[in-house]
Amino acid sequence: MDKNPLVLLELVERLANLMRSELRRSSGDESLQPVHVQALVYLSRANRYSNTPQALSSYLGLTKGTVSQTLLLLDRRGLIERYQDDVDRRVVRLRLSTSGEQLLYEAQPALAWQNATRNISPNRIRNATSALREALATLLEDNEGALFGECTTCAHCQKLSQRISRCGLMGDRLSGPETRRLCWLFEPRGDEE
Amino acid sequence: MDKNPLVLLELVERLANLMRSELRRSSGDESLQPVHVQALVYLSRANRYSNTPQALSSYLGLTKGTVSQTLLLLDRRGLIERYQDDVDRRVVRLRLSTSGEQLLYEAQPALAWQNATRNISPNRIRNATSALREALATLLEDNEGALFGECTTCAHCQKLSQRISRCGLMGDRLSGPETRRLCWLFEPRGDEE
DNA sequence: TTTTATAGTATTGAGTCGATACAAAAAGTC
DNA sequence: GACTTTTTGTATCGACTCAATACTATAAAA
Repeated sequence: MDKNPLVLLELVERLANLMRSELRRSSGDESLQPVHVQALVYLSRANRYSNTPQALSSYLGLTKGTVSQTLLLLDRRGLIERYQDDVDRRVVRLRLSTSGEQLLYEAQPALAWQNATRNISPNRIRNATSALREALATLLEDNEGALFGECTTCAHCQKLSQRISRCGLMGDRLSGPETRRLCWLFEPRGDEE
Repeated sequence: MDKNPLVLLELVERLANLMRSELRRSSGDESLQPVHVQALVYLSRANRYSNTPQALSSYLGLTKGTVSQTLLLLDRRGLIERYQDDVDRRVVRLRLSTSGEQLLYEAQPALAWQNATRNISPNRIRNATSALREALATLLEDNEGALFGECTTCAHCQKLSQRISRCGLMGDRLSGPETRRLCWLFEPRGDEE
């Protein structure tokens, strides 16, 4: 049995543990839990199909009940807004409030990571990213979880013009910025861009 | 600002979150928390200098109080044994009990990961490992945390013969198997083996 | 000897998290 | 259209995490 993958797992777990301690520190006065900050970060990046409790549950790997609690707390503190979907009225849509955005901006939850990776060449970062992405994809395949990704590398995305794209799965037109947000319907393209 | 490091962070966090769900599932009947399994895995790998509550706290990035609670629980369930150090009687030494080892053997907490990485070439694994290790080292430098590592790549380790080594920092002789355990006194060597 | 530092434990309180049960809306079935 | 079933989310509960604080015991320093 090859032990190298285990070493990699160990690193992933340790880094995640340490970054969670960082998150705890960075949220400072607000005394948010790490998972709260992770939820805020996710919401700051989610596109229109993915700004729901369900997608967030899938992203965080937590049950919907747990996530519901998290969202209740974030709502009470005025960091997010919840509103009903017009079409499917079971669905709740989520977005960061102004103070939620402000908090993320001030807390800079990834600052320590930025520093920690400053001396690693872009090329090595890319290689590591690609390896981990593959691990994640396989892990989710076995688990029927969503991969999440940007439209820019999604199989469903059709480029209509320089600024406008279209999601082939949902049929909506998407602006440039929207194509750089996270989507849980993401399907990796065969060809690398 | 380069966004690639952030993508890597996202992957690390997601993988860790998912593996934590896996841990929850794998511990099965024992209904252990992910942290408990992580502690057991650590203890199964720690060397003689690192089998203490303090080293475990440092490894997990938790406070000593928190870790103390974890150890209490593991002790109550008979998964670990605690005993006093002969020389410094403040120090508590930890080791897995037989049922602790059994549990790890049966739960196979890394099985999902092994599967997820089965199609990634050893070379890419190594590259990713090296990049993440560097990130971890830098992160810990800023934080004065311990890096942890095996004697086989430690600057303090002196090879006396084919089977016997010696820790230059502590002065003890170490057997072959012992040099492949985790140590929190680890100092990376300048030269890569 | 006295002081200070270190290793660990005990307790408390806010919060996580899954499990279960529930409500409401949508979708499928006859 | 009336019915079941599925999907989306919430409410409640209990075991547990985790940090903070205060504490004990031992060791090291002054």
